[in-house]
Amino acid sequence: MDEPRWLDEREDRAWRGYRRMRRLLDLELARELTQDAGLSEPDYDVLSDLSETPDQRLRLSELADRMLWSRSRLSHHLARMQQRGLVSREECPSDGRGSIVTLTPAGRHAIEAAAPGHVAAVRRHLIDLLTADEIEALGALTHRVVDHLAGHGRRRAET
Amino acid sequence: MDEPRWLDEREDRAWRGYRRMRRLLDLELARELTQDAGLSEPDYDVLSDLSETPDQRLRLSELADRMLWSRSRLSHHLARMQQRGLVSREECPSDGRGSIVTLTPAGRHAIEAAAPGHVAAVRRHLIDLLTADEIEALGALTHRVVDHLAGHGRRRAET
DNA sequence: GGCGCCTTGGTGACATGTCAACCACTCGGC
DNA sequence: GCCGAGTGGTTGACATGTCACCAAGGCGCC
Repeated sequence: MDEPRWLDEREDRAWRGYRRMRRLLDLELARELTQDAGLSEPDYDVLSDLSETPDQRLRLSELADRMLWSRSRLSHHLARMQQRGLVSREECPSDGRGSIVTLTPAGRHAIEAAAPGHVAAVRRHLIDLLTADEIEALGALTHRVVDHLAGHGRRRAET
Repeated sequence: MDEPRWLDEREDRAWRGYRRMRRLLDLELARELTQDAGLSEPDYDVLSDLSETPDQRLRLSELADRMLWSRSRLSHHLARMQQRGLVSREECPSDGRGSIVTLTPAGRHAIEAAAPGHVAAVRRHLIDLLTADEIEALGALTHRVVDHLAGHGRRRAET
C-alpha cells in the first residue's frame, strides 16, 4: 500500500471537531431528556417516529428500517417500552408473521410532554449556535454523505 | 410554557441529516475497522490517543478526560484490551493511587496497521465528499458547539 | 502527627446492543 | 395441495456502557 493520504490540518480539525461534538451533544441531550422527561434518546426516537405516522402504528420491520436499527434491537427495546406502558403490540391482520407497534395513550402523553423541551435543547445546544449558511451547509453535506453511504450499503448487500 | 419554536424546514433537514449521517457513518466505519483490523472504534480511539502522546503512556484520568469517557468505562475497557495484550498498566511513581496505561508492542503494531485503512475510510465516506468550504464550515461549527457545551458542562459542575 | 475530605481507580449489578440461531408464516413453482 | 426458499420477529448468550459504591492514597489544617 502506498503512503496513505493523512488528513491535513483543516480536515483533521473538522474530523476531530465532529467526533467531539457528537459525543458532547449526545451526552447533554440525553442528560436533559432523562432528567426532564424520564426518557432515553432511543425511547424518544421510537415515540417520535411513531407519533409522526398517520395512525400511530407501524410494522416492526418498517420502524426498524426507518430508525436504522436491527430487528433484534427493536424487539428488545419495544419489550422494555411495553413493560413501561409506552407502546403496545398487535397482530398484523394481513400477514400472520408480522406484528404492529402502536402508541398507547401514555406513550402519546410522554412524547407530547417531552418534545418541546427536547426541541428547545436541540436549539440551545446546536441549531441556534449556527448561522443560516451553516445550517444550509450542514443539511447539504449530511444528506450527501447519507446518500453515499446508503448507496454503498445497498451495493454491498447485493453481492 | 409558551408554544415552542419548532424547527423550520431547513433546520429540520440539517438535524435529521446529522443524526442519520452519524448513525450510518458510525456503522460503516466500525464495520470496516473490525473487518480489516480486528478493532472496535473505542479500541482504535484508545490506541490512537496513546500513540499520539510523547511516551505512549498516560494516567488513566488524563486519558479518560481526553476521550470524554467515565473512569469506570475506561477501567473496564482497558481490562479487556489488556487481556488481549494491546495495553498494559503500571503503577504511577508520583502518586500511589494512580496508574498509567502504556502501549505494548502489540498495541503499537495494531494501531500502525489499522491507521492507514481507517483514515482512508474516513476520507472515502466523509472528507472526500465535502468541498473545501464545507470542511472549513464543519470545523468552525463543530468547534463552536464543543466550546459552548464544554462551558456549559463546566458551569453545571460548579454549582 | 493525626484528622477529615477529596481524588483516583476498581468493582459488581444492572441496562443496553449485537450476533446467531430459531420458529412461524408467506410465497412461488410444481 | 405442497414443498422449499425466503421473511418477520423473537430469543438467549454474550459484549459493552452506566451507575453507585468502595478502598487506598494524597492534601490541607489543626
